[in-house]
Amino acid sequence: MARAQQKRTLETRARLIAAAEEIIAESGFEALRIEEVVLRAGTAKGTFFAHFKDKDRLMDQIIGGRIDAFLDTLEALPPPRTVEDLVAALLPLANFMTCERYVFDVILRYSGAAAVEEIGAIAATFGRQEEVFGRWLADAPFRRDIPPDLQAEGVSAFLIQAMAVQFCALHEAQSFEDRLTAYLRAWLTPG
Amino acid sequence: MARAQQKRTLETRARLIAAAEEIIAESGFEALRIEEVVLRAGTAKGTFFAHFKDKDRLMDQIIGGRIDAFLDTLEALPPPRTVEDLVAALLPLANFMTCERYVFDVILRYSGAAAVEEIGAIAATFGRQEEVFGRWLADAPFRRDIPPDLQAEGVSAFLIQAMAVQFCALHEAQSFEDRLTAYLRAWLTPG
DNA sequence: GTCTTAAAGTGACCATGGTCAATTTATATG
DNA sequence: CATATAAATTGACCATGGTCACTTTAAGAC
Repeated sequence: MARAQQKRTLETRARLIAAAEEIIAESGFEALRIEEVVLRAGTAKGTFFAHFKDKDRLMDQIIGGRIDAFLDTLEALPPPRTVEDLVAALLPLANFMTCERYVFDVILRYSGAAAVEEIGAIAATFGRQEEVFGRWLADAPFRRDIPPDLQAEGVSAFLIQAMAVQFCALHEAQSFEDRLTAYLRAWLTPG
Repeated sequence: MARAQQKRTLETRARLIAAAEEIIAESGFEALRIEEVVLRAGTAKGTFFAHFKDKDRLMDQIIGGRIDAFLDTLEALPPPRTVEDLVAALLPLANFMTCERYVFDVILRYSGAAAVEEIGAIAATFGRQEEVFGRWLADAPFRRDIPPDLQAEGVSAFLIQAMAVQFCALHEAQSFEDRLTAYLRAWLTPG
């Protein structure tokens, strides 16, 4: 028999998330400690884990939410007419995704979902990303020899590659923007 | 004044690595516990951390070594004449990199080095990978409108994308090989 | 051989994420 | 209202990676 009783639960969950957001605003994602979250939320540690399977899932939730906000903006934009347009549109999203090494790691770890039942917030945004990119590319003036879906997957792959390179000292200094532009020009307008 | 004294150190280090390899052979990478490593190596925990900055660095070393072995094989191969050849050559490496979710995560985390001084084994293999790919692509019968280096970066990016998708339930079932082939055909032989 | 000293090794201890049996809270029912 | 019970919460406890002040070892000088 179903018991409603959602209000208390929802309040607790909201307090936990608010506490987490507060800590992140103050000291960044990496510095977040569960002890500190429950302290500020005024709950016991066990309560946290009754609401989130583990620390990563809280991060998934929060980071996924931020990404979703960027996608809302992206979705409202008109389809890019040039590779430069496309790169400019992606820049804010990429900036957030690389704001901390830790954030980028969490995103990579949760960009795929091992099972359909456990698609998290970040994995969902990647699905959404491909939809948005696909829709854009369906009537953008780029290559026509491969379907928009495949083009979109390539854009995702190069976006990640460009972000990964940002954290890497092996590659000589070249701005993120220039690098991504070179990738996407080669991918979307070959020949 | 330099003290040689390398023999004892080298032996201890070898015992630690041997113990780690043993555990990995028995139960896989993810199951490795430092406690178990030092128990089998017959050293104290502190000794482990005198040899490796942290657990990840041990993994970097071991996984990097494995990848290097694959690259030795790759390097000896003649340049691929077709995309199928290329994919076939990459398959063993990709299989290893995706043998465990944990292994793939470590590889992603250490594929870039934040600073030149701390280029680890895995980061080095990525550098080497691009060289090998670059050399291959320099005289392969693929597109000629972009330099081999850029082509090589794209191959890396799509290789990672194809591996990431393997761990993701969002994408309908398609074999790793078919997916990578589609990516690389679109990348290397457009139009 | 003995002494000095830098290098190597030790293990008690800490930090932090995560578990679970027990307890409290609140809702539906008679 | 009293009671039964499902849901929510608690906090002592555990697992595991990592630290550091101290001890031991052995290379080289005499």
